[in-house]
Amino acid sequence: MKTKRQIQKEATRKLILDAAYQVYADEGFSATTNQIAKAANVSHGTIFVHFPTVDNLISCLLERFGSEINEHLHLLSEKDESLETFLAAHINVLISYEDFYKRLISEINILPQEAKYVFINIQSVVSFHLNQVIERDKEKKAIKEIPMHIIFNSWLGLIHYYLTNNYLFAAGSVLTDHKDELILNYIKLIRK
Amino acid sequence: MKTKRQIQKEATRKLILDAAYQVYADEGFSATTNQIAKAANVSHGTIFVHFPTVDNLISCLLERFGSEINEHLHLLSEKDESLETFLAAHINVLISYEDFYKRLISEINILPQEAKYVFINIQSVVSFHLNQVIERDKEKKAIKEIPMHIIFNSWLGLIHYYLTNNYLFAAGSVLTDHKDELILNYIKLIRK
Amino acid sequence: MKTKRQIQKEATRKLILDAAYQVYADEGFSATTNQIAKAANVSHGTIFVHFPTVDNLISCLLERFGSEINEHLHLLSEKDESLETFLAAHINVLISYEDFYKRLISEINILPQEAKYVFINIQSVVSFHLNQVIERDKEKKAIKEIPMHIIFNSWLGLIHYYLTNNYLFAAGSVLTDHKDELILNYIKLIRK
Amino acid sequence: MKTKRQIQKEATRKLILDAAYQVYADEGFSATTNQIAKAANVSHGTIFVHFPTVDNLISCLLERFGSEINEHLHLLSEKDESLETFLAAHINVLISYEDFYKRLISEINILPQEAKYVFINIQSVVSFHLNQVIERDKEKKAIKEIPMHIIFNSWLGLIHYYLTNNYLFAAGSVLTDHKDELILNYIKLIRK
DNA sequence: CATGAATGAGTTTTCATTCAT
DNA sequence: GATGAATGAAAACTCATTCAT
Repeated sequence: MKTKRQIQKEATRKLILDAAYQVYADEGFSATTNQIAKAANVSHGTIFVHFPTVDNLISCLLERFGSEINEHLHLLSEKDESLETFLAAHINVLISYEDFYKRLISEINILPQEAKYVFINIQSVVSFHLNQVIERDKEKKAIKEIPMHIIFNSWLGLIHYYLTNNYLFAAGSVLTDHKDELILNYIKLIRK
Repeated sequence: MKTKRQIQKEATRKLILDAAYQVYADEGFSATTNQIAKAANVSHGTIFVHFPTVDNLISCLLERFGSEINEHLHLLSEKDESLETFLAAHINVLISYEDFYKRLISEINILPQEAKYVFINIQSVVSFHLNQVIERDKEKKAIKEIPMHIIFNSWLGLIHYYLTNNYLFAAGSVLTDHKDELILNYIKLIRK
Repeated sequence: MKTKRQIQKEATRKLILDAAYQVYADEGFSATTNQIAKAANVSHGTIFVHFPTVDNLISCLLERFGSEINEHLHLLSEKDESLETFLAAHINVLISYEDFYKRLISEINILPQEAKYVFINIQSVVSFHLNQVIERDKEKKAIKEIPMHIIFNSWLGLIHYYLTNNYLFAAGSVLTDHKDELILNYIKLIRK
Repeated sequence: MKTKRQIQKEATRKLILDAAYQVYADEGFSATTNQIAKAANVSHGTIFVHFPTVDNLISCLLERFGSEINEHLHLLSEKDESLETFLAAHINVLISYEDFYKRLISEINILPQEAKYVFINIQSVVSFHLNQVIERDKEKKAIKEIPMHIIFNSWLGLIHYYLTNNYLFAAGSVLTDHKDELILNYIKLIRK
C-alpha cells in the first residue's frame, strides 16, 4: 500500500529516467543534466534529489534498461522455435530499443564501469538462448563445427556493425530495413 | 619552392596532428585541446592557428589517418595471395593503428560528419581488396553464395565486435591475441 | 493549560535545538539544515515549521544557549569565594560547553547580528561576577590599579586565545589541559 | 629581464590577490570567486587560470600576507627600543592590515591547513621580537616572574580579543582607538 | 608564425526554502 | 503539526576560442 507521496516520487523518478533514456538515445551520453531536466519537465535540482550524481543516474538507467530488455529476451526461445524465429525475435526486441541500444554499444567505453556489467548481462542472456535454440535445433547437424562463442559473436558483430554504421545502410532504422536479409544470410553462414 | 616559414608551419602542423593522434588514441576523443598542445609541445593557441576549430582538427587528423591506413591497405592484395593471407594482412594493419582505430569505431557517432566519410573510405578500400581476393580465389567455388557485402560486413562486424569489446576478450591487444582464431573461423563461416 | 499539540510542538522544537547545538559544535556553523534534521530525527521541512529561516534557528539557539550558560554562571560567585575559585568555576562552565563556545567565538562575525547580543550578554554576566569577586576580595588591595574592563578583557582574551588556537596547545580540550596554568598566571598578572 | 607578457600576467595575478585581500577583509572568507572576479575586474575564468582552486588562491594570498606582515614586523625591535615602543609598533603594523587580520584570526578554523602555518609563522616572529625586547629591557628585573609564553599569549589574547570584538569597543578601528590604553595597561599587568 | 593570458558560456552539484499531502 | 519532494539560485570549476604581444 503506497502513499500518494511515494507514488508521486516514483512517478518523478520514472519521468527523469524516461527523459534521460530519450535524451541519451537522441544525443548520446554526453547530453547534459540540463537537457534531461528540460525533457523531463522538472527543475534541474530535482534530478539530484533522485540521483546523487550523473554517473548514478546513468547506472540506474542502465540497470533498468538491462532488466527490461532481458525480460523481453527471456520470452524469446520458447518451445520448439526455429533458429530463424529466434533471430527475428531478437532483432524485434532490439528494434524497440534501437536508438538507445545503438548509443550504448557505441559509447560503452566512455560510460561508468556499471555499463559494462549491464552490457555483459544482456549479452549473456542472448547467448544463453541462442545456445539453447541451436542445441535443440533438429538441424543441429546442419550447423558447422565452429565454437559457440564465434557463432554468437559473429551474430552480434553483424548486428552491431549495422547498428553503429546505421548511416551507411538506412535513413531510419537499419534493423527494420535489413532484418530479413541479416537473418537469412547469417543462417547461410553458419549452416554447412 | 617553399619559404622557411612554410616549412616551419608544416612541421608544427605535423607535430600537432601526431600529438592529437596519440592523445585521442590514449584518452578518446573527449581529450582536451590543452592536452594535445602539451603533448605536441606547442602552445595552446598554436593549435588554433593551424585548425580553426577542434572539429576541423579532428577532420584533418582523420583525413590523414584515412590516407595513411589506405596506403597500407593498398599494399595488401598483391597477386595471387590467398584469402587467409589477406585477412592476416588486414589485421596486421589494424594492429598497428589499434588504439586509435578502436576509438574511431567506438566514437564515430559523436564525431563530426567528416569522420564518417573517412571511415567509409577506409572500409571501401578494404572491401575492394577483399572483393578482388575472393574473385581471384581459385577456390572461389568453395565460397558460399552470399552477397559480397554480407561477406564483407560480417568480417568487419566480427573484427569490430572484438575491438569495441576488447575488455571482454583480452587485457592487451585483442587483435594480437585472437588473430588466428578469428581468421580461421571466419573462413570456415564463409566456406561451403 | 497546553493542548497536546502545543506540547508536541515544543518537544519537537527542543529536539531541533538540541540537534543543532550538537551539529554546530561538531561541524561549525556552516553545517546544513539537512544535517540538523537528520541529527534531530525529524524531516527537513519540520525545521522550517519551527524556524522561518536558518538565521532565526541560530538566533533562537544562541538565545537558549545564552540563558543556559548564564544560569550556570550566576551560580558562580556565591558568598565569600576567592578569585581563584571563581576563575576555576568559570572555566569549568566553559568546559561543559567548550566545543560550541569555541565555534561561537570563532565564527561570531559571520553569524547573524543576534549572535552578538547573546555574546555580549554572556560576557556581561561573567564581567558582573568577576567584578563582585574582586570587589569583595579581602586582598582587594593586592590587585593592581587597572581599570576593571581591562582586568576582565585580559582574562577573556587569554581564555579565548587558548580556545581559538586550541590546535597550538592541545589535542583535546585546551581548557582542561591548561586550566591551572591559566588561572595561576592570570592571577599573578593582576596582582601587585 | 621580463617580457611584457610576464609583466602583464603578474599584474593580473596581483590584481586578483589584491581584490581577494579586500573582498575577504570586507566579507570574510565565505566570499565567492565571483565577488573576487568582479572586484578584480577580470572574468570569472581568469581566476582559475592563475589559481587552480579557491583553496590555492587563499593559500597564496595567505603566504603573501604572511611574508608581507613579517617583513614589517622584522623592522620592529631595532636597537634599544623600549617595550612600549615595540608594542606600539606591533599595533601599528596590525592597524595597516586590520580588517584582513581580523578575518584571519576569526575564521582560521574554517580555512585550509595552510592558514594555520601562516598564522603560526606570524606569531612566532612577533614572539621572537617581544622576547628580545624584554630580555634586553633594562627594566627586565621590573617584569614579573611569569613564563614567557604566558606574557606573549596574554598580549596577543588582549589584542585579538579587542579585534574580534571590535563591535563592542569601536565603530571604526579598535586598534587605533584603544592603542594607548592597551599598551599602557598591558605593561602595568606584566610589571611588578 | 607562435604564444599563452583572458574570456565567458557551460558543466555538475549544493542547499535553504516552499508547499501539497 | 509534520513530512519530504520539488525548486532554483547560487557555487566552483572547465574549456574551446580569441587576440594582443
